[in-house]
Amino acid sequence: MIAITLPDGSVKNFESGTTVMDVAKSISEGLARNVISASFNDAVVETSTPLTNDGSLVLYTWNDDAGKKAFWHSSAHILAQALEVLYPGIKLTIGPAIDNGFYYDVDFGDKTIVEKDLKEVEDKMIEIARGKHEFSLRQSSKSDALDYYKKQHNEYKIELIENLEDGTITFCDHDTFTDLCRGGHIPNTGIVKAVKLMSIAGAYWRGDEKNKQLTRIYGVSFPKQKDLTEYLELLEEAKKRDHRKLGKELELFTFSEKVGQGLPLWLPKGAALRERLENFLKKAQKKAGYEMVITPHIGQKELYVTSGHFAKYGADSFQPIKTPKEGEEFMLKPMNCPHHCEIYNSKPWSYKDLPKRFAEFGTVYRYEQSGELHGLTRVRGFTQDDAHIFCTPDQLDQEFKNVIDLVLYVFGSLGFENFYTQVSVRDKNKPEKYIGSLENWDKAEKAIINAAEDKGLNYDIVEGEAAFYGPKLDFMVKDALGRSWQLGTIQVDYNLPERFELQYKGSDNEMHRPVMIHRAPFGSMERFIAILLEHTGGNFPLWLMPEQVSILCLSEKYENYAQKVLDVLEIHEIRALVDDRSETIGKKIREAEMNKIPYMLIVGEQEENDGTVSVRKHTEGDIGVLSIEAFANLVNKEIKDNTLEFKV
RNA sequence: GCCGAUGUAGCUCAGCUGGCUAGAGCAGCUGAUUUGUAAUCAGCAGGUCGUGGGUUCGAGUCCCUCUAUCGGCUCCA
Repeated sequence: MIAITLPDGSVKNFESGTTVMDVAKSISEGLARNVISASFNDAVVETSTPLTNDGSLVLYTWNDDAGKKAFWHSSAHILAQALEVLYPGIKLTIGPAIDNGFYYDVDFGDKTIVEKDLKEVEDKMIEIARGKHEFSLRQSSKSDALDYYKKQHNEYKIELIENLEDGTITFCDHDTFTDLCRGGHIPNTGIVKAVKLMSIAGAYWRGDEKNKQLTRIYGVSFPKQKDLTEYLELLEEAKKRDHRKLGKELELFTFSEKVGQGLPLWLPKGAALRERLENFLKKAQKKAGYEMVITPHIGQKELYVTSGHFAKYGADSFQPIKTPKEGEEFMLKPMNCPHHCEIYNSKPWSYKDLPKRFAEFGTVYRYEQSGELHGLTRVRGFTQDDAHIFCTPDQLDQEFKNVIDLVLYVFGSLGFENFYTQVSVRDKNKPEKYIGSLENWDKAEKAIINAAEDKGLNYDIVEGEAAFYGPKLDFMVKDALGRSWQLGTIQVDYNLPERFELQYKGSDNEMHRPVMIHRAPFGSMERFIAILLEHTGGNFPLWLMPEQVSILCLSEKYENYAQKVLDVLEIHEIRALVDDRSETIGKKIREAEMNKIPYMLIVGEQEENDGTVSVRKHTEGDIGVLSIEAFANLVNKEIKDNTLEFKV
């Protein structure tokens, strides 16, 4: 007999060799019907796995992430089988579950598969699924496994097997199909009722650009047709929040083929929005002891040779600008730090002067690969809300924590709650990617982790994500489609101070190197506004709205009164405009609603006589009649109530 | 940069297997209407169908180049 502990803490005894599914059945018929995956002693097992020793068992259904993962991973097996049937001779590589579905990477050899072919593959998958074939895991020796794939000339699987320990190698069989696999499947193919293959993409073998590019097929599957329909509707909804669509509709920004790829043009409303965001941050920064500086958009090539950026990125940057003078070369600035280092170097400093905090909304230019450009989130010209803090090693900890507070204040003020933080450290296996001494890297990474820990941030440490000169603390936010973007960033840097020979005189009357913190709470104005658009769907906080109020005249007879209302609102610093077109009130309301104007004021005979306005709130409708003053107070109270105070 | 897809009026989209002067709605302009909480009516104007080449008696439609955009991969100072 073996003792199985269930998640509720209860312990049940079973015959040794009882399968996971048998345990489920002993609990309830309903559970047995719905269980699709399980873990035993924290390791993923099949529902058909016989249990032979004591341990704790967790059963998963479609409603668990682990259940979905097994479901989608199993769907990848079905996809692979369908592809093998339809395209004999292809080489399979890997097919994992991802957050929203699954993919399979395949080497199609000389064949190319295009989107039109996917329907046929989907149909084949459904046909296979309907066969209700059981998934079963089978042990294999390393040599048998290698032989199997050598016969198929599948160099990818051979490479995978070569990296596995003999004795740990398993295959998963279902129907006529078999695949190298460590396990985690649903009981049978029949549970998969709905399949949608989403797209085809190229993906490099093992994620390395130098390797062969495979064909990746993305798909998603569900236990009910209805779930698929809902999922596709959800995607449609998400598209409505796409910042590129909203940016166009709300007239915030645009692009021009003539100006160039990845170079956004800010329209008046977008520029005004951006200015308000900048002023918001400037105010907080002033409180936090920052000083604004201004530096040019170009710098001599030598500046970037000194910083190390030229060696690292020079070949992939906008190329140096030549001048009439022989041998003179300038570069568009790809970052502000070298300029700020030279500001620091403009005079000698004492330890009593530090920390110095130089801030600048600095526009930089990076020649991003054409395939990387993406609306406002990845562009070639953008403005960082940059600052560099030069401090003594003793001050580093406190300064870093202060910056975390500032970033949290910025995120809080704009309603970003669903962000996560990432400590981006170096990949220790690729030292060639980084500059600076190991000692300094260790110090910097420790400083960041300590600060994150002290501030109680929920962080992940991600290797290989550091900048080449130092580790970072990144504040990550997801867009409408669930893709993660780095917004705020804080970086510790011991390297640029070396390279620019920054120094200060210590209390010991000796010269010392300051430490540098790079930081940008928004990250870039472009990306921040993009993500803010996707989060709010264009319904920004009231204080940020380009137009807060639209005054709608019932007819032209009330234009004078509308103008008077406008004047009063202006005195209260409320941004409003008058819609005095010869249109029906219904149409004016409709357009104001579509333009996401937070408040609409309807003015007609009654309002003019009483000195009031009839207030309609965006998406909520009529909220009644108020005096002009009362309405102005309402707006300003709403703004005040939703404004956080920045405490230093 | 690589893989796949898309590009028709300011915007959203029709235009079947190549065939008369390329269509619609909204926006715009002109006029009428003077309106009470999500579209008043009528008329007018607007496109060398992303670019360049090719196939064809004939190309928005088929083929190639380039360009931009979209979904991924890689990259992201």
